[in-house]
Amino acid sequence: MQETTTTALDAGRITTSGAILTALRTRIKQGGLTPGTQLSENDVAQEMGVSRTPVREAFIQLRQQGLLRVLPQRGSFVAPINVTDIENSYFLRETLELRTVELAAQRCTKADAAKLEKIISHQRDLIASGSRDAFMTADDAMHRRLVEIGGRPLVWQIVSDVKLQIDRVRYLIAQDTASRRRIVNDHERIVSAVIANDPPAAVEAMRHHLSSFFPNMEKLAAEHPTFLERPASGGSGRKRA
Amino acid sequence: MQETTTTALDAGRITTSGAILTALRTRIKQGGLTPGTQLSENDVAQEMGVSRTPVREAFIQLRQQGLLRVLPQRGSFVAPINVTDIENSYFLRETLELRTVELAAQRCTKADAAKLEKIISHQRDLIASGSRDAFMTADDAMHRRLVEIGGRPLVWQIVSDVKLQIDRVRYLIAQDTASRRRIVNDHERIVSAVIANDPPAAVEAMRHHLSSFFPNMEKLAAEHPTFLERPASGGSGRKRA
DNA sequence: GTCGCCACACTAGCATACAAGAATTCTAGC
DNA sequence: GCTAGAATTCTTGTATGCTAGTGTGGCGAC
Repeated sequence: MQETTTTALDAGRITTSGAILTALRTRIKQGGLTPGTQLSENDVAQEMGVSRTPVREAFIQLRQQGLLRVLPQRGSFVAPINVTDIENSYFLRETLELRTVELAAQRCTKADAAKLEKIISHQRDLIASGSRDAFMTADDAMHRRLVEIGGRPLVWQIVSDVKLQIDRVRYLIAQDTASRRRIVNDHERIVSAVIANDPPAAVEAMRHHLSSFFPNMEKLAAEHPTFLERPASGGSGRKRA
Repeated sequence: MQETTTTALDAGRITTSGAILTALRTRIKQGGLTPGTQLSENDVAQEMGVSRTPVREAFIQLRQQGLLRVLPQRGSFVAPINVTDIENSYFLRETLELRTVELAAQRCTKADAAKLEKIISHQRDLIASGSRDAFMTADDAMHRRLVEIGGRPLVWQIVSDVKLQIDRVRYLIAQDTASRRRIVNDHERIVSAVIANDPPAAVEAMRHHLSSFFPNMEKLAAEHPTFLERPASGGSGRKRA
């Protein structure tokens, strides 16, 4: 996955805290660190061979991104997957991507079409052989390119942030070849509509594609019920705290 | 303005760094700290009577919110108002609010209608007498309520984040009574459509209302050209770094 | 007068030390 | 054996010192 967000913030300079942030965020996103896991500033600092300071600074940013819950004088824990947050993220992503794919279908040129078909082709190659990470990276590349063709490259940054929680779900559930094939088929349908400059069809294809996420939530609830946090469980009900 | 985001992140506990973050963010948003102003960790720490540590932690979060640019070994500066970022923020806000107001128009009940009219009434009172901050808070309350009626209360959090840069523009330009009256008129039109359960009219009224932001950018360019950062000025072209 | 170099003052990044609070564990008393 | 309480050991929050890098001002050579 592209982790350009952090490096961009660091203005080209590689800092210890930035490296730790990227490492931890990747591990949380990809499920290496499961929801509820305690992360002590001291422990991480020792593991990484650095002092608490950069670790702490990474924790602050993880907290702000909704991936970590820091309870003062008690501990820091990998945030559970909040069902309400997921619904929220889904709504945001759907709203933004439906509009950008509509724009993409209006603006798509022949050169854009070639790029899209290249990504599709690459993704088809990965159905059977690719690693989970490779396949998801290609998936992201597809969506990102569509947003760019829609003329809103910076919107992808927001979609990425919002997608964080959604991606956690995607990484935690088992992914078989059939579901990969379904994803690529969805993409093909979207791309066809975009290339044909048919906005309504593109929007509908994207809507259908995105909605296929919900079965994932059910799978997750079945496979790892403890990773979920259901509404009305936390007192505050606030997002990412 | 509601600054609940931070307090929610702090899980109910008031920390020095959280207080500094809120204070600085408010000052930047409201224009007390103008774009380009240098903010030294040492200076702020001395002013606030604390050590560098909590100041530094606040800086990290301000950087992540796109309000501060931290250049290692050089200094930290209040972020300029990037024109590309503004366009991006506007697109996001418009996309999200148009959809939520459409939902609001479908779901609005009599009780909701009463709340909306109360806010409108309050805002009308503030046209002549209210302070800038009071008026803008009422403005926000209006939009926030519409998002809530749309059934997506958490979306307001994202809109708030995105709105940060937009709000900076609004605070920096002069605001006369006429423009306030125009805003309230816009709100009345939106609310009428929402109460009448007329989604298309609500969407159109909201679109018109939001688009009235653009003259503000021209005003800002005329009044404070140095606060702006135009595209192709920064080498990286990355957002908030 | 102008150009180049060097010292200095400043920056933020990181390491370390201390403080305050929460949870656990062990112990003393019953 | 059980319970209450105190000591201990965790946790994160804050303060301070040090390091490396950057920009600038002044000084000297030309």
